[in-house]
Amino acid sequence: MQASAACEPRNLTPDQAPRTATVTPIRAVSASSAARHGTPHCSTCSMRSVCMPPELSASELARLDTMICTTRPIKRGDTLYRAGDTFQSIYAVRAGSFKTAVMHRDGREHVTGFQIAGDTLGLDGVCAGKQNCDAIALEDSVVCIIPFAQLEAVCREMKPMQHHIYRKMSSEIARESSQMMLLGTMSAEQRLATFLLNLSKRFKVRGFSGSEFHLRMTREEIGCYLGMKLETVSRMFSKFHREHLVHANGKTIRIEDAEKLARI
Amino acid sequence: MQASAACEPRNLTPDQAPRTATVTPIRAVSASSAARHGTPHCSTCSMRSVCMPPELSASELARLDTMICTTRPIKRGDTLYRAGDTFQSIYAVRAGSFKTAVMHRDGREHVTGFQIAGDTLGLDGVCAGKQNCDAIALEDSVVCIIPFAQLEAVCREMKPMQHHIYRKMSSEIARESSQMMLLGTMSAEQRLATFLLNLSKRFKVRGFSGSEFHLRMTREEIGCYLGMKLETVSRMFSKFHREHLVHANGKTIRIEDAEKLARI
DNA sequence: CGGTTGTTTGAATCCGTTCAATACCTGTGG
DNA sequence: CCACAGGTATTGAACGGATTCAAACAACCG
Repeated sequence: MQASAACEPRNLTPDQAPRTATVTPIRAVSASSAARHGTPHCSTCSMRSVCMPPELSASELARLDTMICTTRPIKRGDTLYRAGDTFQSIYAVRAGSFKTAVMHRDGREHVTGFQIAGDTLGLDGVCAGKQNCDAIALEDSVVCIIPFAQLEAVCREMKPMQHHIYRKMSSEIARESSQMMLLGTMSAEQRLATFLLNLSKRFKVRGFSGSEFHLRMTREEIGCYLGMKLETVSRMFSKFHREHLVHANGKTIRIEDAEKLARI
Repeated sequence: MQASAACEPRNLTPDQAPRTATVTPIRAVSASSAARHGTPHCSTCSMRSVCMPPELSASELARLDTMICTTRPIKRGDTLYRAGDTFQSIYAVRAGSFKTAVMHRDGREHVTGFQIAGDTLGLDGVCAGKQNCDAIALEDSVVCIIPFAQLEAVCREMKPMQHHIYRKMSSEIARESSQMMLLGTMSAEQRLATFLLNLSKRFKVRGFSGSEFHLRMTREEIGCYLGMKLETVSRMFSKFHREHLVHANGKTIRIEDAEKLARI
């Protein structure tokens, strides 16, 4: 699996070297057979409340439906895009989940975020005109493709949409600030607790259970995200288990005492 | 000095408790005596190339001059805004420098960034409608006040300006991603090296010397930013000194061997 | 079913922190 | 102008949390 050995220096074995080989080319998307996957409609999407501003009129929603005309399925372990790819579109996760990761020159990887249904991907690519990180599917997933130039045009006309994009980007900045604080000031125990509570909250907002859920990522990926080794992640899970805070059976998580977890 | 004891649990002594007391209220800015400070003009500003998109016509610049009609001086140690303040404007640093810091509920502070002339402050406040962090002047400074609602209106009309703001926000997201990687994967030595090289680059872009400059922040603030203790920062400076990589005399820094520093 | 990948746990090690002592600036007031 | 104070910086020694190395186990998949 190409996404393995996260956080460790990657040996670019011959079959991995030609990066584009295993990646569906994003520029061919509108015409490719993989691209059209049903006909997506913002107006009827279950993630609309998470993904779009609430103040849109029916006619404005119809306008969006014409812009977001393609979705794209991504298989588990495949990349949606890679750092360095030409930036053209942002993506909304319609189903499934992703991780985004930046790579250090020494080959070590750092996971910058996990995205689940309703989240946005690729906003960090606007500045340089090319993608800033790798986006990799944690399970079989589907994204909506939103061509950024078209989105900009829409935003010049639809004030709520304009504001919504500013808010999305701003909240990504704020989220990363919190994550920087986590990485800069918290103990391993606090980091994992914060991570689990954050996931819980996001699942809840999306209508899933906040107390019991399934992790799509490995211990290693969690560690990469939280700035610690996979063994430490595992130890902390065991610790939470002993203290009856979290029941973790492999990737199935049940939060037993959210209050105590938050007070760590 | 109110900005002291960064990163340590702050004792909210009585004179600090009424937060607004020492802060110039931002809502009174347009009318206050402190606000008008000469008449700022983007068209003649030395930071324009850093601060504004390059493609603007003369008439478009004139338009901006009417929007950014106030500047505000901030004394060293004073706050430009605090977390929780109502968000109305973003700010461009015209002269001087700032730090932004988020606070954990246990009172520990984490520095999320240092901003020098040409940098933007406050973009993370859009999402919640209130400021997400504290912004504190590291020296006597001046900012341009940019009312965000007006900026949004301008962006709906001026395509280059619209794209510029998206780029600014996007690059802040990308910057924070790098910082997360730094905090998550690098040793103390690598962190400080990266920090110094980054500062050097930014000074250079702005026309200052990239090899010799003056730090405006304390060792403690650097430590808070890089996720380490001030003693460790000091030790790393000493180490670099011994290895003839950086000559640090208090806050005066001379980078002796940028290549080796980058290879750490 | 075997092989691969992912997880758990233990023991030894190490990097950065903590605690402490000292020295160095920088601005203020006598 | 100098002395003094408070914040800032440096350095050493002991400590501790997280990593590293290692081994065994569980889960998954072709």
